Amino acid sequence: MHNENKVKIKFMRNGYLCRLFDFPMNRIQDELIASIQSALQSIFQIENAEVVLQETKKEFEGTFTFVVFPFTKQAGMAPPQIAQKIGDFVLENLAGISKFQVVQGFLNFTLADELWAEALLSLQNDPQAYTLANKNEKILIEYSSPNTNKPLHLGHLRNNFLGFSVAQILAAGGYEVIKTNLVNDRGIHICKSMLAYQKMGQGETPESSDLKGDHLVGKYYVAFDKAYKAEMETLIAGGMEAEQAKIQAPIMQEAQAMLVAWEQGDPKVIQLWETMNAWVLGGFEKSYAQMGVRFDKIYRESNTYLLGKKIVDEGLQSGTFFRKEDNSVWINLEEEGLDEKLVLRKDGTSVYITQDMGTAQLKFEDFGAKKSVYVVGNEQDYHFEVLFHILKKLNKPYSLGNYHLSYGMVDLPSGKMKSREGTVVDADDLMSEMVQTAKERTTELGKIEGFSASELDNLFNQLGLGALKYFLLKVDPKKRMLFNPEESIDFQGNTGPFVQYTHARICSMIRKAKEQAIDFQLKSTPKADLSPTEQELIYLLGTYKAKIEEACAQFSPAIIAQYAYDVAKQFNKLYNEHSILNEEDAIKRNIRLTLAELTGKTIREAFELIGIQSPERM
RNA sequence: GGUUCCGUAGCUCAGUUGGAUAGAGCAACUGCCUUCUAAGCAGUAGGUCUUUGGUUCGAAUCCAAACGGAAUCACCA
Repeated sequence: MHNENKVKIKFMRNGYLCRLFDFPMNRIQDELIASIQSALQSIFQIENAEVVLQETKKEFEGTFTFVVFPFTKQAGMAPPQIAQKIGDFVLENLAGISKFQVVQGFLNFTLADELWAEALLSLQNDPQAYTLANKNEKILIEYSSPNTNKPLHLGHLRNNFLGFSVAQILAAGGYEVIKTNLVNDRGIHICKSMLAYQKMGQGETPESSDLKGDHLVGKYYVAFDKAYKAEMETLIAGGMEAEQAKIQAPIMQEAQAMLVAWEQGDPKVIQLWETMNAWVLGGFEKSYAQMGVRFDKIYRESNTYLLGKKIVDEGLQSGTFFRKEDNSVWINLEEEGLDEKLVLRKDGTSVYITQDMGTAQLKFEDFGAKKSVYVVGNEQDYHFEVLFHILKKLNKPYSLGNYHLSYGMVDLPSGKMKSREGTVVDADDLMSEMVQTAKERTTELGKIEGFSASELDNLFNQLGLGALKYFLLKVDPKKRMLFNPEESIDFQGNTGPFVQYTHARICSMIRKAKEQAIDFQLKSTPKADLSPTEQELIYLLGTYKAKIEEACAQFSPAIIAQYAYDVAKQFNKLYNEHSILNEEDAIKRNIRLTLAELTGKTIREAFELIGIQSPERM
């Protein structure tokens, strides 16, 4: 950034420090700031003033606004007079400014038309318009992380879409991104499904039952819970305390015994585990394919927990961990404002965090990335705080670049989703409902002549998943959100299909222009006045890279989704105000076609980042 | 109880390192398809930004307190 630290360049569109364009618009910004500074200096003798530019509010004429209130005292004059004097000075000295307007203490500058045309040309010719410079840095992103005892639900959809999208965004931001998935395939919850299957399964398989593997296993997880509850009720009716009944229920005791047998390598249990695990993972694969998410490497807890135990040994030797009389191993995190945390049980078996230490180590050995993002729900904030502190205390080389992307839960109107009780919105069901709705909507609108059957299937998928992904991603990841299954997800307004529609419409126009052999490519700066609507669109398109930067910094696909919507909305406005393909003035027509094409590209790129495809016809 | 997060239109959400009259979408109502795709556009209506105090030229935004909600504080994962 030029002008050192005397000058802060800020655009208030999103309250985030950013630049509009790489070229040429930032030249005018810097020039404007410099000019205002010299005005302050020569008129009011204010040296080295901090000059902040903001974007002019829509209701007023102009592009950049300078707020003079902060200088009232030093200048010894009323704000409007100060603004007037600075405006006069800038107008005289800076060619790119065509006029200015004073509203109270706000000084609004209007840019000369040729600057907008220049900006459009440079956008068209920018070979690196949609990605940032290579950062030469690896970053790991871990997301999805399912349990292998039940199918995926709506919460997992948010996780998967978020994780995949953030990976795309970081890649566009110049990082080398490695996507990992840590499958949670061991523990008591897995035994519950296994035990219920053993008792009631009667040899059922995905093939024999025509159920997706994960759904089949999930069925037995629910069956376990039902049987467990029934047993508890019987015990309580027999006079036992509820707390005791929880532990004493025979089926729970059996599940515990199974866990022990499994850890001791009982071949029968292992075999059952392998079979059922394979069913679940097979089912997940189909769900992932439908979601459109991918991973570079899949880790399994059953493979990483032993490495975790090794790290515990290391930590004991270095004195980071300590052993209590009962043989359990702990770390003291009181200095960090926390308390003592267990890292290994007294029986020597690993806990959740042991396994996470192992996974972190393994990932580093595999990829050597010092930065890591964990996409995990905010219910685990405390866990990750502890994990990151532990890694730091162990002086691991990968301990400083960790970030927990803590997203909010998806709640139903009835409250939290619970797999055990069956009060969940199933991921597969929801996706196919969305595709079905897309099919109905599209058929109603009747614009699908000339599509083949496979093209139609593809389109319905793109639209249904587009609506769903957009719905889940447009909200700030950190916030918990509400999903009401009674109300269907919209296809109109601030939605995925709205943006997709704008894209399809642009594609249609560009196709027609090509059919008519119109070459609208700009060869030089066009000489034409641009309407405010056109200027605003150019402005928006020019902020794309700044949006990537912002989305990277905040790990937020919502910023990209909102941006794509703004761009589409602005284009639709232009589309209704002006003729594009039918414009008689060839220069104006070419400008608008160029704008249309750039808009289409920008939408496609932005939607790619949030994992949504942009159909060319719909 | 401790810690963390949240409270903006009837509903779902933007906007928060302090700036002008707080924005979208849905739902409601009014217009616009013999011209480039009406899944669109233009408009009407809807707000004491939970409350109270403070900081200052200026607060939805910063600080403090209160009220309301959520998560977490496991030898579950």
